[in-house]
Amino acid sequence: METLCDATRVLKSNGVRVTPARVLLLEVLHSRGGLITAQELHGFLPAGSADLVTVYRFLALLVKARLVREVAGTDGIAYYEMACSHNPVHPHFECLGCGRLICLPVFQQEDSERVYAYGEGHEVESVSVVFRGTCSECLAKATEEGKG
Amino acid sequence: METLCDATRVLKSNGVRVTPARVLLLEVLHSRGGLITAQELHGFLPAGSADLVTVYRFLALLVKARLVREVAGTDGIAYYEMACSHNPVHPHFECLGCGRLICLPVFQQEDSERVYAYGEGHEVESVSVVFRGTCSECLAKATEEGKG
DNA sequence: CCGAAGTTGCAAGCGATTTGCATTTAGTCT
DNA sequence: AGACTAAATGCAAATCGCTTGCAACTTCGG
Ligand SMILES: [Mn+2]
Ligand SMILES: [Mn+2]
Ligand SMILES: [Zn+2]
Ligand SMILES: [Zn+2]
Repeated sequence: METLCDATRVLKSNGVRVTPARVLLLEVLHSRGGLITAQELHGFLPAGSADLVTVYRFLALLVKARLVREVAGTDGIAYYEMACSHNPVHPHFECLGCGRLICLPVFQQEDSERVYAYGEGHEVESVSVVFRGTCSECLAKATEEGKG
Repeated sequence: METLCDATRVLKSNGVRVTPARVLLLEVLHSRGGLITAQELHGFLPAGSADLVTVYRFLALLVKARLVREVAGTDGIAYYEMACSHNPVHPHFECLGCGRLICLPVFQQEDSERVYAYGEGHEVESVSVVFRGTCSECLAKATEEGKG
């Protein structure tokens, strides 16, 4: 298995120390897969293993090292997810019903190219595609209630 | 000319009152075209014409009425732009150099369809596409400095 | 062992946005 | 017009995700 997405190696090569708390953070991030806020991430740690401030600071390092992607939610809160080879860039869906941020399928090559074309003239480093609406689960729930 | 993008009519039909301060706000939003924050918007008003809180509250109404689109910047700040027929949905570019949020060309029909396809299964109401990187101006500036 | 560089927790600060509330307006009906 | 009701407004205070300052602590190279 690709140890924590080789994050440790990349970090060390950047002069960043991989401390016990940081290993825990990487493990949580890696195991979750989906988007997660700094506070949620902190909540998943064993009590007392790291201060919330430490989480924020490490996330900033990870984003700078491009090991983690940041997605800005409409709620004004930052969401994070691993950016390793197991988790290529993909669009997200923000449900106005339940508030969840759901990961969508990866763009196919051609679609990706077409989208990137709109950034022509500028130096594009990343693209964030976020849909908004009602997720399938909330739709189902609404339908039920409509019947009952 | 489409008076203030018919916003007034839509608002009234929603039981929302179009007061003098709100007319001013609509005019600024309409004349600007691009993305603008609540505070910037407030700054463009004649002094004393409306409190910043009023701006926030009216923007919330406009977004709910779908007369204005909201884009969440990575800086955690909300940006707004008119969503009238003169200003169809389009991607944006966030420059990491100068911090600006730049409007990009409107998606062509086919590209739009392809992108929307990724939201399949959910009820999509809107899509936000935001590129990040270095804008053409900042690139030019960097090149100059490299020479000098 | 020593010093430089990196990390951590705690407390305090920051700043965009929201909320409570009393006051003022706009719209409606008589 | 006068009365009544819902909506809008300003001000102050609160919220809350996030950042900073700083002193103590750890790690690593030599
Ligand atoms: Mn995702
Ligand atoms: Mn725009
Ligand atoms: Zn949902
Ligand atoms: Zn720029």
